[in-house]
Amino acid sequence: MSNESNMKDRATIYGVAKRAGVSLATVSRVINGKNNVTEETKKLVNDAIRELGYRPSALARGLATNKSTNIGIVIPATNYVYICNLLAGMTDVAKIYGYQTTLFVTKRNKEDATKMIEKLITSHVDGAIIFDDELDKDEIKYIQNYNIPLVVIGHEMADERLASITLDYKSTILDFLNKVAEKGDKDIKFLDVVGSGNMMDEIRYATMNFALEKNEDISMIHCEDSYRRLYSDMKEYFTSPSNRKGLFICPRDSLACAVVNAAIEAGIKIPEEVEVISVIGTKYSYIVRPQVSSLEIDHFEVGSIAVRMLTKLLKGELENKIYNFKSQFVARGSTKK
Amino acid sequence: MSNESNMKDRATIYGVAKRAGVSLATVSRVINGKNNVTEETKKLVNDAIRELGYRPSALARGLATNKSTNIGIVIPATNYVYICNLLAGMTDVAKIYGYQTTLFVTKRNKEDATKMIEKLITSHVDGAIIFDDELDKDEIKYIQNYNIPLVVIGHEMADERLASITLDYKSTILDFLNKVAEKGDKDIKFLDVVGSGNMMDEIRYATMNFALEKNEDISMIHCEDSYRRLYSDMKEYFTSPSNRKGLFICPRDSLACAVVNAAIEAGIKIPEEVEVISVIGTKYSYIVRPQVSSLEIDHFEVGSIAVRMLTKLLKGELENKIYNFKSQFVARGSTKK
DNA sequence: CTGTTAGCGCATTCAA
DNA sequence: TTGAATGCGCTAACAG
Repeated sequence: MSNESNMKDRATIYGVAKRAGVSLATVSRVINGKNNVTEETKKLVNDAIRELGYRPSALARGLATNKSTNIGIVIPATNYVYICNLLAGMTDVAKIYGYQTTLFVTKRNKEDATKMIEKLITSHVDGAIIFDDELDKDEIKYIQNYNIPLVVIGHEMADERLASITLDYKSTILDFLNKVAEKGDKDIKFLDVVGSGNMMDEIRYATMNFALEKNEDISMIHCEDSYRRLYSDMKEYFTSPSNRKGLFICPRDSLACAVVNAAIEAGIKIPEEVEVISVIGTKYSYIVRPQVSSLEIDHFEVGSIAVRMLTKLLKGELENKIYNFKSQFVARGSTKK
Repeated sequence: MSNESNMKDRATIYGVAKRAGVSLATVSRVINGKNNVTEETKKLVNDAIRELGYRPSALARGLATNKSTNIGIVIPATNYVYICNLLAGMTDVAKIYGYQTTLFVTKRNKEDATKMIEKLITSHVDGAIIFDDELDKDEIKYIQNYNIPLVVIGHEMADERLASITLDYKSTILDFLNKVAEKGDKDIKFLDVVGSGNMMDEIRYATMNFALEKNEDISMIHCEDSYRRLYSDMKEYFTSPSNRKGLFICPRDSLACAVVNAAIEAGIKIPEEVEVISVIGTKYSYIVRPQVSSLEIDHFEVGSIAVRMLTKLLKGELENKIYNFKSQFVARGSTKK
């Protein structure tokens, strides 16, 4: 802690130099740990730093070195557990490598996403990780014009300063559907949340195609992205006898919980009468009863690896610029064996 | 989007000035929306900006103006839902006010917390919000030496450039305990998670004092901060007949879910034989069955208000520097009526 | 080993 | 309305 209290203006490197009776270059050397400084002058400088409570300005340093030790993170709002896990993984590793993380939170529309990209560019980060379901490849390439090394999650892309991580839910859900089809079940209900992004669109599209090929019944249930809302809607839904059957595919597990709870409370047997599966599985999947079968990807690990890839990219040392995460189907009580 | 593609270095204000055939001062005026510029020169400049794909550097701007339009957020890791809600509220409002948010994630120990404070200081943010259970008042006051306006969540403090938000769980839980005591129940079990921070320590302390005064039985169950771990421990715990009773006070609701699930699966009746209450309540509380009674604070709102307070503090316009959130007891199926 | 000097990209005086 | 000059706090040559 500083001995001086209530200093008015922040001390600068000049102040320290003056107090220590050396030049600012010497102070700069000391605070940057260069070894070509005598022990005694080093002590002189360190004393002055302590007395003045001096802390270097990352701003000035960034301007001088053209490095900010700051990475940008572009994500949708942090109100989903899996995004928080992703974020946790990123901040965790960023810290290890000495990077600060600046957040660019996007709303679920393209306008806002591009606006945040502009902010990202002006913010002068050393690099960025983009996890956003609204942006397409062209918009991401555009960022490349500004020489910002990028790790993109959700699109397969690679370039000199661009790497990516893909999350494969599609092939896993198709595998699952194929097995279901073999058993002869033919009633799929897809919970379609409005504006849930590119990835979920793809999965819905794949599911519809599958149903078409296999001649299965498939229906879309449009719903809002809220447990409470869906829970109450499903309670209503299950009052109709014709609805009390089928396989419900839910985008996220807290929504799957809404279906499960509503079904159970309507006296429906899970998985005998109704089956439920969640595309994105987190903690909710195994807390509800019966537990929800889901496709799982360790988002914390995705975040960790994204930052690791980015730091390597920053050093020009990244070999493998495309990393694929395949989701794992975890069978639980909400689906038949 | 830029017309020029694959530009090598980022354009600077000099480049724009040169291309437009004006001085950099004029460019500066245009990008800052000053009105003392002719329409035609303005057009000249804007054309040059577009052609070069120029974006101002927040770093240089920050150095020149001594403002970074960046606020720091100090929080523990984002793997709890309530912290994510808090963060969501903060980023949401920060965006409205045009601030970027830089994250300083602390581990659950004081060493790391002070280290992050140092980083916060050097990072030269315009202000910061601190939500950390490890730091005490002195350490927070120390930051004040660096003239960083602060909003602290969890300590009651106020000063020229310092405001705070307190979260009152304690009085709510004491109210609840008093009512329980009146009914004659006398068996409290407090789930004590190691290193869960100042706030939980206070609550535990208050609970123990209460039990002492009222002559109630109270026991501490030491556990780790993990649903899965606790779930398996509680399954074991409930095999002993003498353990199949009492009121379980859990720090967070996902842990409460572990107790509830373990109890139900051990054939214990909730709330008749065992009652469960969670101090911090989030979505988990109403997803599990029976639902968990909990003390609720809207952390999203806490985050929103924290940033609102900070922006006012930055303008020197904040009137009321202490804001108190009182938690609400929400009775659900896990406690008796 | 240490000091001098010149930028980094921008905002902001002060003149013109 | 515009331009020239100065400085924000720091790093990084280059000299000595």
